[in-house]
Amino acid sequence: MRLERICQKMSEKDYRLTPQRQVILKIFLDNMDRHLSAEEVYQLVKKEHPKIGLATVYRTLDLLAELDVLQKMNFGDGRSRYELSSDEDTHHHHHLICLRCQRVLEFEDDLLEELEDSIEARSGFKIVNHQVKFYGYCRDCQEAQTPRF
Amino acid sequence: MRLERICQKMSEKDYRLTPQRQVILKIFLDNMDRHLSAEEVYQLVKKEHPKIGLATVYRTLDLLAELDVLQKMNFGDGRSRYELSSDEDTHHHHHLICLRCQRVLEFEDDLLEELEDSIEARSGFKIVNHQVKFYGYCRDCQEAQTPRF
DNA sequence: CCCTTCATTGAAAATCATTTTCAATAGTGG
DNA sequence: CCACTATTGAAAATGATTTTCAATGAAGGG
Repeated sequence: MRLERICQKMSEKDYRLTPQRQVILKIFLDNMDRHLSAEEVYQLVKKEHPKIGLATVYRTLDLLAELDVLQKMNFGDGRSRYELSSDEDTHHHHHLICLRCQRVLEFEDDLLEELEDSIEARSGFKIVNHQVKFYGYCRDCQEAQTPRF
Repeated sequence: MRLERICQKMSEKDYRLTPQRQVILKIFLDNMDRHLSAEEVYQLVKKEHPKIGLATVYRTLDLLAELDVLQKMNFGDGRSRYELSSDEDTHHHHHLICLRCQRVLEFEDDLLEELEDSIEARSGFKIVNHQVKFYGYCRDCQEAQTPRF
C-alpha cells in the first residue's frame, strides 16, 4: 500500500501521523518481504527513535491493523506478526511455512478466489477475508540430510 | 480419529494412557463439533476429575497435538484452540469465522487439494499440512440489522 | 511381592506477549 | 497564547502458557 493512501486513511479517522508512527511505517515499507513481530519492530524502531516505548509499538500496530494497513497474522510461534496489506484486492499471496527451518515463504496465487466463490455459494457465508497457511518443507530442507529435530 | 488408533500412537512412543488423559480425550470425542481452548477443556474435565491441574491439561494438549491426534489452531482470540484431527487424509474442512458473532463454522471441502498440487508444482515446496481460515459474516449476521460493534 | 526406575501429576511460581494505567507531552483549532 | 484531546513512555497489570519441584504411581526385574 502506498504511503499516500495510508495517510489518507489515518486522517479520515482523525489519527495523527506522529514521528513514532512514521518510523514504524517506514520499517514496514523498508521490509516488505518480512513478517515482523512487535518485538522485532521495536528493536528496529529504536535505532532511529531510541526513546520509543514498546507500548507505543503495540498501539501503533493495533491501529494500523485496524485501518487495514497492516495484516496481523499468526504463524504459531506465540507472537503476532505483521505485514503491509497488499493494495486493495489485487496481489494475493499465501504463506508457506517450513517445518524444519521455520522460514516463511510467500507464494503468489489467485486460485483461492474460485474456492471462496464456491464456499459462498454453498454455505451462505459472506467471506471478506482469508488467511491461508501451508506447512511443509522448503526446497532447501527437502534436500538437507540432517534432520534438525 | 478412532480411540484405537490414538492408543496405538501413544504406546508407540511409550506414553501412558492415564486417567487424566483418558478424560481429556473423551472430552474431544464427545465434542467433535467444537474448538475447545485449554481453559474450556479444563472446566469440562473438572466435572469428572475435579482434582486435575490446569498444567496437566496443557501438557496433555501439547502431547496430543504432538501426536497429531489434535490440531492446534488459532482463531485470533488470544488463546489456542484444539480439535480432533480428521482421520488420515480424508475429510477436509475449513473454518468460517464470523466477524460479528465470533462463531466458528465448519465447511467441508476438497478443492484445496488442487491448489496444493499447483503450489507444489510451481514452488518446489513440499506441503504436508495447511490451515485455512475464512473471515466474514454468517447467514444470521448478514441479516441482522443491529451492528454489534 | 518388594524395590527401583521413570513417566506423570498437582500446585505454585515463573515466563512471555500483550494491554492497561496514568501522568506528562505535544498538536490543533480557536 | 489557551484549551482540548490525542498520543506517548514507563511501570504495573493481565492472561495464557510453561516450568519447577516434590509427591504419586505404574511397570518390570529380582
